[in-house]
Amino acid sequence: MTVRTRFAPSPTGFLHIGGARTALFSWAYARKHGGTFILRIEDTDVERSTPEAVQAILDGMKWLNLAYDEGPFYQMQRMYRYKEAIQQMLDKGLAYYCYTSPEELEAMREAQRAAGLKPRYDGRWRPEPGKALPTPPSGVQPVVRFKNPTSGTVAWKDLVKGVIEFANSELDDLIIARADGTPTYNFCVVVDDWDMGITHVIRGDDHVNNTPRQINILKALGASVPQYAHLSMILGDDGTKLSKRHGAVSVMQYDEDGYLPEAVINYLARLGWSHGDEEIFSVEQFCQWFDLDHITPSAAQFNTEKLNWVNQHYLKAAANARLAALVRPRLEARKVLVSDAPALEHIIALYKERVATLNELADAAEVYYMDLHPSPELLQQHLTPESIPVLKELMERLSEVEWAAPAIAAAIKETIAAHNLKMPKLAMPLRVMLTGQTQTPSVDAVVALFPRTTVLERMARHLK
RNA sequence: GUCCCCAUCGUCUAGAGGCCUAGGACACCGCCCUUUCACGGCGAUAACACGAGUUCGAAUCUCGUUGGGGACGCCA
Repeated sequence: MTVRTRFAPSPTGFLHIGGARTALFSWAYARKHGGTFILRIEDTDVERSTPEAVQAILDGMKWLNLAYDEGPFYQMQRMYRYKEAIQQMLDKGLAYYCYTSPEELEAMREAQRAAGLKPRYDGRWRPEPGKALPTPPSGVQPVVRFKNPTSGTVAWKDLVKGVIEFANSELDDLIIARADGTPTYNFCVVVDDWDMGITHVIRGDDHVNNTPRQINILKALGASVPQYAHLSMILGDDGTKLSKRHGAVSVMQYDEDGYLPEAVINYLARLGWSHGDEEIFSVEQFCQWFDLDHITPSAAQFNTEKLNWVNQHYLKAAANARLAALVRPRLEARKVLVSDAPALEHIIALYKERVATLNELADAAEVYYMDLHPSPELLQQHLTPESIPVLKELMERLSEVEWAAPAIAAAIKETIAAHNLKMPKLAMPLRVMLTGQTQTPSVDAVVALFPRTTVLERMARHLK
């Protein structure tokens, strides 16, 4: 049997980190088994679904390089199919009309809650042999409810959590079609998973409670039941639940924050899944290793520190030209004019091992192109009466030395030797004058990065 | 409240009854490297929630307790 997995987001917001991981695992499972990965947009909530959100999800998946083999399928375009299936269920007595109003339902739940019971529909419109049903009120459009089995249990072997069992007595008759005739989530999912031949449903933990209902409908429909794998949720950096108000951000925010997609993928892969002690691996390697057996059933806390470390790793491994192409727009967004002297690629080559994100790389590169004004405090601290004459002498040497790091290093060493000074006495003021910073790569490399004229110009400014 | 799920270092995790004196990674701390800061190298601190049981033997199996989470919509 060919593996067919799906990612089925509802387009009510951006693709967040939890959704991205669900998509990643579904995708990887299909890749691993030479199967098919399907994207399905669950847009039946007309109120909250937006085309912008669809686009945001597509963008997020594209950025992460999670390509789908089939789809995107839109549930709104499959209405005819759901309605047909609902009619069939009605015809076969697997579902029935219910005329209870939303207000009555609310009152019912309220009373049940007050009595310490689980809120649920009481089955008043459920037809049973020998049972007298109330007379349908006139002018009320009924909803359609699924006739859930009243006894026995529903169980499945969850591929992540093991056997999960629910008593049918815990389940009420859920609404599968609203009063306006549109089908509801649990029904659409079932019909789609069936029609699309989904073999493995890999989805978030929050759907565990829907699973027994879906299995019951699947069975009523005579469909085969797929395998289920429920992924635990991802908690925020502070250990609390991610929500719109707290910490839930679009995966595209990680792009904006300067993370590489392969770093996010690698990090996400390790969040709740493991392959022995492996920490850093390519997406190809991940697809070969991926399995459902090594997914942790417990929730995982997101850790930005570790993401930073992973990102730094991929930054170091990335080609300078690629990084330059990613950093350039970031500088342009800051209104920094990127010139050829120094070349952005050369700056990146020097700095990429020292930063965790592309934005930090932009921070580092920025000072090479800006009109620099080092802080007076730093200048005062490092441009001492002792160092100024020596720096002036260095300027002279620099004006004629061969413009390459080794020769520049030699010139600096000769200068300090001639005055019997320690390296930092010269290196620190140089750093400040050239970059406005005290923490830079080795000073000869920094000097060599600039054109000679810029170095002399930036030094002259403070050595009048 | 009811049902369902979860529980190993601060964090992500390894662990399928003896390989565990519990391993790796991030973070933290220390040392080395060094021209500052990083990178890199080396090292240290640090965990099986608790209580019973099964067993010759339990981090691993069972039950309970506690704690955390999820669900209980004409949302998905």
